[in-house]
Amino acid sequence: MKESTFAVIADISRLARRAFDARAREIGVTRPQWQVLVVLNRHEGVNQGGLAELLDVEPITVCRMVDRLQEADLVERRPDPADRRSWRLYLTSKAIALLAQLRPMVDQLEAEAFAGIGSAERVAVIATLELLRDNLAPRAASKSVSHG
Amino acid sequence: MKESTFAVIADISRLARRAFDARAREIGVTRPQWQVLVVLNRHEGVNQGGLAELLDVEPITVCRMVDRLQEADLVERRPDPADRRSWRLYLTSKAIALLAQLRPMVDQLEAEAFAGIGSAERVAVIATLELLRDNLAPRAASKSVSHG
DNA sequence: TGCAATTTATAGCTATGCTTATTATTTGCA
DNA sequence: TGCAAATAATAAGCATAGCTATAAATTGCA
Repeated sequence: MKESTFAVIADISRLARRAFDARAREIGVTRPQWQVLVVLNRHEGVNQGGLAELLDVEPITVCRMVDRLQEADLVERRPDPADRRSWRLYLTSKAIALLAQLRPMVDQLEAEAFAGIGSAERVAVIATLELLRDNLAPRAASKSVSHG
Repeated sequence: MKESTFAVIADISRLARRAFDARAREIGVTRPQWQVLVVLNRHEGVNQGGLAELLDVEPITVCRMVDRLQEADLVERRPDPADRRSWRLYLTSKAIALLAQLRPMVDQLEAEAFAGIGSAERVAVIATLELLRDNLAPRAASKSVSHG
C-alpha cells in the first residue's frame, strides 16, 4: 500500500507549521503561540487549566507557553480574586495588534493551500476528516467541554 | 467560519501521535522513531543526510534521533568506506523484530481510525489531501527526490 | 599541489509537548 | 474544626524539531 493517509496528514501538518513560522518569523510568534492568542481572544480571563483544555494540551505546556508570552508582553497573568492558586489570562494591547497583523497573512496562507481545490471537495474532505478525528479521539464517557 | 481544515488536520495529527505512542509505549518507541525504522528498512545503508531528506527533517534532527536509536541498539552506524565524513545506517536484528511487532498494531490503529469511512471517501480524501500538500510544499525548482 | 567551497555530522540554544512529581490552595467530609 | 482528597500551577527530565555555528573531510579549481 502506497502511502498512508496518516503520512499525508503528518506531512501537511508539518508543512503548514513551517509555512506559518517562515512568514510569522519577523513578527516573532510561532504557530502554537498564535493559537494561544486566538483562543485567549475568545476566552479572556480563562485560567491556565481551562486554556489547556481548550487547546487540548497538558497544563504544563500552557504554563511554559504563557511564561514566554508574558515575557514577550503578549499575555498578562492576573490573580484570580476567588482562588489564589489560579491565574486569569488576558491579552495585552500588543497582542491584539499582533493578531490583527497576522490575520491577513493566515488568510493568504489558507488561500494558497487550497488553490485548485473546489469548495465541494473542500466540504467533502472536511467531513471525512472530522469522522477520522472522532474515531481517533479517546472515548471519554461523559466529558462536556461546551461550557468554557 | 466555523473550523478551519488546518485545525482539523492538526487535531488528527496530534491524536494519531498520541494513539500510537500510547500503544507503542510498552514497546519503547515513539512514532517518529518508528518512522525512522520504517524508512531505514527500505533504504538500508543510507547516510544521515539522505535519511533527513527522506524524512523531510533537518540533518541535526536525524543525528540526535540516530543517537538515541543507536543507544537503544536499534540502529547501527557503520563508516562509509568511500567518505570518511559519512555514516551508513543499518537496522539491527532487534529493530527488525520490533518492526514486525509494530506492524499489526499500526494496522489495527488505521482500521479503527477509518471505521465507518468507505473506500471511495478514503480515496477522495487522500487525493484532496495530496493536492493540499503539494500546495504547501515549498516550490523547489529542480529537486528530484525519487532516487532514494 | 594548495586553497576555497562544499558536504557530513554534530554542538548549543530555543520551543513544543509528554510523563511524573511537588507545592500551594481549596473543597469535602466527618 | 481538622484532616484527606482534589485542584491549579509549576518543576524536572526526556523526545522531537528548528536555527545558527563549527569541525572534519572531501571536492573543485587554479
